[in-house]
Amino acid sequence: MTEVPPEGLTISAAAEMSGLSVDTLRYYEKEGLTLHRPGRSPSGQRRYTEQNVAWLGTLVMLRKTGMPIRDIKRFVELYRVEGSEADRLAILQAHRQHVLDDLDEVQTHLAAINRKIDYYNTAVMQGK
Amino acid sequence: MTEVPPEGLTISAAAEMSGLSVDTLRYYEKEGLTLHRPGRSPSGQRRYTEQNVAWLGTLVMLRKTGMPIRDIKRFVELYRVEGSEADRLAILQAHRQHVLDDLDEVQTHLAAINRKIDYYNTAVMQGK
DNA sequence: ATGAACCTTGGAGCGCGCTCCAGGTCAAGC
DNA sequence: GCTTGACCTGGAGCGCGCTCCAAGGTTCAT
Repeated sequence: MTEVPPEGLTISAAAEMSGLSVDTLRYYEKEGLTLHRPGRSPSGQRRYTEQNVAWLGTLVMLRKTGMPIRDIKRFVELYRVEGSEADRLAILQAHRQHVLDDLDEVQTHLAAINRKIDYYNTAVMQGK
Repeated sequence: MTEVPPEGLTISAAAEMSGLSVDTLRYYEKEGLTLHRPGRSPSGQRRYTEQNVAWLGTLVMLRKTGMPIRDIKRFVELYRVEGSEADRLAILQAHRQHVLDDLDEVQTHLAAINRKIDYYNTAVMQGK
């Protein structure tokens, strides 16, 4: 599906695939959010493997659902601790609940938006 | 339902009712997000009417669904323009679409979170 | 009448998540 | 050989949305 050559992708290619910016990729790495740091070409440029890019997808998933950088960092660090699977699972489950609560709140407010739109449509716009 | 005495609520009471902080209330007012500025007591303290508090609810609705302060300001300003109902409606409808797109994206990522949780549950945690 | 609680203003400060910049290296193409 | 362009690093800067602070006024309970 995704085609990552064996020598790896440049940072700009990885950025494009992940939907993040080049600067954000370097920033995430600096913050310790990478599961494995990408390798380097002989001249020192980053080379992203399929695995590297896959993890970027995880980062996008967590960020887009509102997990702060700080919390993602803690999550990643658990991957370096042996036998921490239960802890990682707990974090994911807690985050899942967080997302569900968030969705619920937004949907409630969305209903209010819909009511306001209806109000404009029926009570205000009939004279048009 | 809500009980606002005729002389109005203090800022701390309005804060509690709206779920916003006292500082945020003053900040919103400074930024021009209020539909009507709250009145003042003889000594200069803000007094929030039922109408004032109701508008705070609208502000919360828009903020919690991700509308930036800047956009809310534009929306409020339309209330001061006569015959701008169609424009206000358009803004609400555009925002509604924005919220729907957002919800969609979050739900997609939520599905990925669920898959990751399932992975931990089935493939990793069975030994415990 | 003393002190606590609450309010006022203007403005500074802050946490977050990037985003941008300067100055430099390197590889490829003309 | 030279230019172009993508990459590197460390660090500064920024937009957002509050949040807090200082200095002062008022109100109220004991």
